Amino acid sequence: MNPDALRGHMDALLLSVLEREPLHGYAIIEALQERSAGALSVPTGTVYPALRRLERTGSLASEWATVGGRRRRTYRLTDAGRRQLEAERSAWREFAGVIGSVLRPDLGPGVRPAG
Amino acid sequence: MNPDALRGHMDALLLSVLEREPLHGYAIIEALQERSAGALSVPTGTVYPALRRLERTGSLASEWATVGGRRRRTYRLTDAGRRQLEAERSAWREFAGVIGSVLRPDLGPGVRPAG
DNA sequence: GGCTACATATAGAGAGCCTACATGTAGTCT
DNA sequence: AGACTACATGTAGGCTCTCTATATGTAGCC
Repeated sequence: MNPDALRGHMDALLLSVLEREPLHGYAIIEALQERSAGALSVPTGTVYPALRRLERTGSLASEWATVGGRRRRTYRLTDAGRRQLEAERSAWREFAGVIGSVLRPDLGPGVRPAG
Repeated sequence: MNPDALRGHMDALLLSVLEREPLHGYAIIEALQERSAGALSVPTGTVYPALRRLERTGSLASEWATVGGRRRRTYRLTDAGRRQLEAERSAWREFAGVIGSVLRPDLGPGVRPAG
């Protein structure tokens, strides 16, 4: 997976895995792997700064917890975060539609869609 | 359309519009607009450097022409470019599948796909 | 002379993702 | 004890691509 392709879609991914339940950074990385059937291995250097960015802009909120002697920072969606997630979803649908329509193999001048 | 989202997909778009016939930069920009029903307005400062990059890496070749007193640099796909286009298409399909599967609305623990 | 469309090009800014590194706990194996 | 792995967070710096802004020039219309 070309890293550049993820650009601008990271926020959507993070918000999406936090939709059902709050998670901490490490668990978010695992959740992304699971949901993508192993295709997404997002490094910590990407995820942690992105989570802080989303908290700073008000889409996420976090609390510290200690579990089994280890410190975790657990993130949850705010109301603004839920609204942003919906916006990201519709932006993705539009984006995928546009790219898909441009990328669709060019069948040549004699061929057109059935209709 | 968030500019960051285009990151890493520009090459695919350019190669794709050049698949059927060679075009010069200005015409490529118009073709992108047409194929995307007006959604893609890619600025010249993006397209021209990207075309040169693709030529430098061997996916495109170009020739100068003068039409109506104006100079054009016309780009065409090389064999390597056609191979790259196929690779970009399958990369896009994979990418869209992965993002889509992560973004799919989380319906909660009690809901699962029919089957 | 001024405006728009056509046509190419570059410099510099901006932003985000990645690599690499730093730090620390808990548990297992030898 | 020592080494290693899994768990867990964080930052600094680099890289690359896209965008904005600007420059240059022809052709045609008013």
